[in-house]
Amino acid sequence: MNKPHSTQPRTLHRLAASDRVAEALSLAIHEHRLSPGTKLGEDEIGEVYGVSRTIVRTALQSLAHIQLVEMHRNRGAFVAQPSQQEAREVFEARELLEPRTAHMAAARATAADIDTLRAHIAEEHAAMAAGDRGRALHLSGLFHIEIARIAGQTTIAGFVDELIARSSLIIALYWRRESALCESHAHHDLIEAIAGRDGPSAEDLMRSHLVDLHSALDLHRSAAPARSLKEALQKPGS
Amino acid sequence: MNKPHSTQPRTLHRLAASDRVAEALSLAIHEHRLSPGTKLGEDEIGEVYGVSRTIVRTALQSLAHIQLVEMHRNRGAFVAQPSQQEAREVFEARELLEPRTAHMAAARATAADIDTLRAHIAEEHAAMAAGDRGRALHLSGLFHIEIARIAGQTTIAGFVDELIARSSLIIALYWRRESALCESHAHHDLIEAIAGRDGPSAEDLMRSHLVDLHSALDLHRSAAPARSLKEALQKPGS
DNA sequence: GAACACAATATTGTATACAATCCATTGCCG
DNA sequence: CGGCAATGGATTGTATACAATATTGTGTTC
Repeated sequence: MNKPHSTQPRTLHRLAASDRVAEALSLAIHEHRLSPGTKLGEDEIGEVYGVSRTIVRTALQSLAHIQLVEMHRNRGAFVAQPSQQEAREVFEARELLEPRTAHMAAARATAADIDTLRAHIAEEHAAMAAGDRGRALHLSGLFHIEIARIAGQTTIAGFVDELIARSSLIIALYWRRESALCESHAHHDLIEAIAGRDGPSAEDLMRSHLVDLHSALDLHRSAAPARSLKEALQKPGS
Repeated sequence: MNKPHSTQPRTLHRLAASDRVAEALSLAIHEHRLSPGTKLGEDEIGEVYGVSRTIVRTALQSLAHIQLVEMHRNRGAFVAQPSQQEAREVFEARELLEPRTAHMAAARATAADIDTLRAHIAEEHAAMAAGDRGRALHLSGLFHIEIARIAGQTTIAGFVDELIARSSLIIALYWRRESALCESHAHHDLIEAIAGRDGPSAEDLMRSHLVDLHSALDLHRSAAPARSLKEALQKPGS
């Protein structure tokens, strides 16, 4: 499978092949083109991206580590299906971490950072206007990650990264149709607070934004998606 | 060691070979038998544990993800050497997460949990008395992880797990000899607060304990350990 | 016709072989 | 003698082959 050489000049640190595959899979999950529970066969993925199972396996393990996919021994990899309990924990963790990072971001953001954030929002609006809800959701997540990055806490930013990824799955599973996706407004206010160097406001805005998101999820009904068929098909009463 | 998670599959699977190797390496790092910067050759490790490079590679990738080892493309894996900046970030993250988990743990701990914690302390004392400083350090870390587990936040517990692991490296690199290792006292007080269901006290005790640890590190001197030989041997002035 | 046992198939787990890359030594030339 | 380039060895990156395991299909028995 020798791919023709691209026009790319020799870069000293070419991206590892497994990272490319992991990135592509991650994007597909974030944009809800892959649904929770979907089987991710190694041969199949390898064929798509023109790499061997070795690479695919590495990519899947990487995604499994951030809990975007679940790997079951001798059974394969599946797009993860966070339980309601896990969903609650993810949002509790976000509510603990992100308000603080927003505060720090307000203290450290440069003009260029603000521009980046505004560009994110613009892209998000454009995607939404184009009806590409998956892409809008993905960009919305990137917005949060960008804030953590601006805060200069790469460790916490890594955690936020993982939490955002899982949130995407959670939204795919538990989003209530009734509640509209009106985050753009919250994001806009957040940018203004950060641009205005108003740490406390940024912190409060982030907190309430996350609480809004959390409350727009349906984590109480017993309509939890089943982890296994056996679990799914059993009568609740019996 | 990691206890099996709540979502145990219906079949009791043998531990994967790569997990065994990763666990062994992790333990060696935690107990300071492997120093930061040590090269981890794949063939060498494979020979030690009687497995092929495939397994070793998986284990190393797993450890790289929690930043216990650094992998450099085409150069191999090394025990990670957190910079002073990274060290600060790790402890800032711990100071953000762990006091809260201590609070929650106080609210949820069962009698059995308290016993487990006391057993941890006893083992830690025993190891220290036996002069096994590495093992004592490891057990001290497990104590913190156990508290996060008791708090019932498996997601945050996972983060704490990673932070503890990195802390072990940080202590290996930046611990000031002058300051004595007097944590046992802090851990003891923490247990009492948790046993007494005193959440606020547990939170405060955890916070001050972490601040103590943090301040016992030497994160200001420019004696940062070099990441590479080249960097180490260059004259500072030139 | 239903339930079970067994065989066939497909998929994952692991080992090994080969290719690519880096590092060190060595030899050459200034 | 010092710096630079070519070359050899060692190590990692990737592909493939084989082994182990789960799942599915089929036949037999009651």
